[in-house]
Amino acid sequence: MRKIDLTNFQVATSETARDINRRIVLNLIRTHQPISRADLARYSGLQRSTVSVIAEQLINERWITEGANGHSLRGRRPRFLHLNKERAGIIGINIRPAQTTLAFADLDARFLAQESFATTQDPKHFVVELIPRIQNLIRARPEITCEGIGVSLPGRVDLGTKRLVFAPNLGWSDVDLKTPIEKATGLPVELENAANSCALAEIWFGRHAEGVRNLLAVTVSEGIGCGLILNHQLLQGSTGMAGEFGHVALVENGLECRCGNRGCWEVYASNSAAARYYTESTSRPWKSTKGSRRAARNVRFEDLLRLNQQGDAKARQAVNRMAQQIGRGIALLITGLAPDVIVVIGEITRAWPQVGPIIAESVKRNSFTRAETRIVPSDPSSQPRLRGTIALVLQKHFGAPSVA
Amino acid sequence: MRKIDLTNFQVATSETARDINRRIVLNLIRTHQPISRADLARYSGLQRSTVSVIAEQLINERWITEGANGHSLRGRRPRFLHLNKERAGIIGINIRPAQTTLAFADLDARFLAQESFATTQDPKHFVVELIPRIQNLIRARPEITCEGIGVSLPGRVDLGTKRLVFAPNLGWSDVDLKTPIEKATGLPVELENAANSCALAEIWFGRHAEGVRNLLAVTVSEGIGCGLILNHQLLQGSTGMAGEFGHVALVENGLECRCGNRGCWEVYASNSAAARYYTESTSRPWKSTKGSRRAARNVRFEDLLRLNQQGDAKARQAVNRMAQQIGRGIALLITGLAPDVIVVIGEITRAWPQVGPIIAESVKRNSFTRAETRIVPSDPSSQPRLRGTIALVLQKHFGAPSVA
DNA sequence: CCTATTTAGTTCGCGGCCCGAACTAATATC
DNA sequence: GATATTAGTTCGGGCCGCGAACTAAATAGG
Repeated sequence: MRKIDLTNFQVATSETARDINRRIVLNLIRTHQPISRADLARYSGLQRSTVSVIAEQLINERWITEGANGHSLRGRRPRFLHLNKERAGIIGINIRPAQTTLAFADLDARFLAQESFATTQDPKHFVVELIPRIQNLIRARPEITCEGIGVSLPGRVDLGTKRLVFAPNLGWSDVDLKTPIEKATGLPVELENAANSCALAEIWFGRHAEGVRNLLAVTVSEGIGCGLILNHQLLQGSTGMAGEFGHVALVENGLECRCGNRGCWEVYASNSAAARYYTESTSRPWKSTKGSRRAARNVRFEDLLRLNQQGDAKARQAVNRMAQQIGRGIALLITGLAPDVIVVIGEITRAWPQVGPIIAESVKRNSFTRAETRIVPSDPSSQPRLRGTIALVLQKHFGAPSVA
Repeated sequence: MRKIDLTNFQVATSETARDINRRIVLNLIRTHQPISRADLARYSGLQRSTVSVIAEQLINERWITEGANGHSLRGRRPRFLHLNKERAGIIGINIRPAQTTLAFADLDARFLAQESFATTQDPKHFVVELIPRIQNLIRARPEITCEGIGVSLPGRVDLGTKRLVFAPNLGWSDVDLKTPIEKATGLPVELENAANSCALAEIWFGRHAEGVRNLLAVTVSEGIGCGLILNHQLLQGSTGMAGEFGHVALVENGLECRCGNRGCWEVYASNSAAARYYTESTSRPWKSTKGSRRAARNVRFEDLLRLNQQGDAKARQAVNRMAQQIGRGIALLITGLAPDVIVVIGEITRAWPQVGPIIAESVKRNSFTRAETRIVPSDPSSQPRLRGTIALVLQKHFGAPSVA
């Protein structure tokens, strides 16, 4: 049960009940479409009459449309309702160090168009390049009015100012991306950390998501990020900094991390860590001077995975060691947060038949295993980083009403 | 923004608005009493007419009473409203390994009566001893009708079955405390882990709590517990197991913990850890056979704190080392969850002027310090473990309405 | 072919709720 | 004692969900 925040609450008006029920109906349609009014009444517990009025309102506002008639064994045929995909389009933007992907999505979170370009070093330059691409994407679908723009970033956004505080992998810090894009497009822009985006994508569009109360998204790439959905809600933390479990120290006085501390989880369990493991195992000891190591460290994780696939023993060892370390961190998360599901995201999931059991074993060994947490790989084809940006914008209409 | 859980939601009826506004008004009265209807209207944003109706209803249901007239510089004097302390009494029970405390509290969470007895080994025996004491406490205040019973435990309660799953320090496992007490008293019983109780106490009754969205309660005693309030809500986790950060591994292949794993935080930062540090530093190396160590380990933490107070260098070192380790764990919590406040609870807070700075320093050194988290000691006189049980029961009336 | 049955969806009056304007009550200032 | 000011109440209007009654449309069976 939540405590009412008396510094920031909302009283109920005569329209509050409708707002609540409307959102419930809209979500039932989203997840069960096509669905009849009668079934909506059954699922929601509302009266058929109430459902009819709400449906009429939603139709008038173009959120839903009436489709074909359904079939029933007896009696009048139901009239199916479904989301009006043309009601709202969303621009999703996934910024990654190497490239940025833009997509135009419909209300079903399906991507109607998608394009990528190389992420430029300078953020100002980046914005200049980004804006016309957004505008083209919007213009290409004049029949769908765009509702907003969601952006997923490998960095941290301040909750209050909405400025990008820092993004080490991009080399950006204290950048205002929101204002220029909003000014240029006239659309609301929502920024969010990539791991948080993934968590939102999984809870809103994932397969294992309905009814799940606590879900963690662990993104494993050059670093490790963690998006936390707790009590059906994204945890952002006091300044928007929640989820930096990748920088939790798992090794006392361990290797130095780019964050300045030592022994961080991501130093041992990220793609870069696996690359380091591999390099260390292959570089001959007498050659392991600082210089040669540096060079050798540049094994791309892609290549490492391919070697692993091809049966290279040292690659396999490196990947397994990485998996074992991923498990250590996940064990920590399970011990502390006892979520229902942990979704692992990243290239490593391509080797899931191999690493899944190792992670599970490591989790079992390192945790206080009373919680029953499922650990599942995300489907990379679902593009969670990008899809989460859709949720970011849709939350406004489909999220729970803010009440009390 | 929360996602609506379509497997478990509640539609709005015509009374929903009243329920929401009533709870808001009741909470405003609780925290601002005495307060006039006019001020309630100002604080809440509701119309004066609406506030009057709600107040009338609350008076009829005996939740509040009209008190003296207030003063204003001009115009009619306001009629003050305040909680009717006699409306509801709550029995709070704090079970600890050595002793159990019962209290009878009023709506202001003030303890009107309190008593303790030695906790018995056998849970069945314990219940037999507990029940008449509860009944006496209720009978002693016939003018106050008791609303419910809250119980705080050094163990874990299953969310579904409400059974005590295990409590290592009590030596109990799989016990049903709820049913027998409910049967004997006819009152609803709410069980909760001690650290969670503390977290609830701090967010509902703490000084630093209004407007705080994320608060962690870290209880340091023989072990370490952690209660998490995130987004104004207690995190219970999938099976009620959330918060076992005390059993997160901070040292790889570290010392064995009673949980079966190695290197857990509480092995290094609990009262027992400090006792061990002290013993290790005082026992002469040639005498450190297994037997003598065992014996020496039984330094009570109370005594250690007293020695520390008296200026004993080795005691001081042990306490400082403990503080430093507490900081390491707190650093992890801050890095991962970025709460607004962390409240530390336990005997160690008596030495706060000494340990506070050491904890702060350790946190700074071990965390990714972008979150601005206040670390504060709890006031032991507020009896957080016990007071949290009051919140447990009061939540039903004062918590946010469950909607959508 | 016609009737009874069943299911879908609509209409409408009722009561609950909040709003806001108008009104009463009480007090201080001049 | 008139005026201004603040507290609190009354009442009509509009929104909302409920539920009974009603219309619409289809099937089963004689």
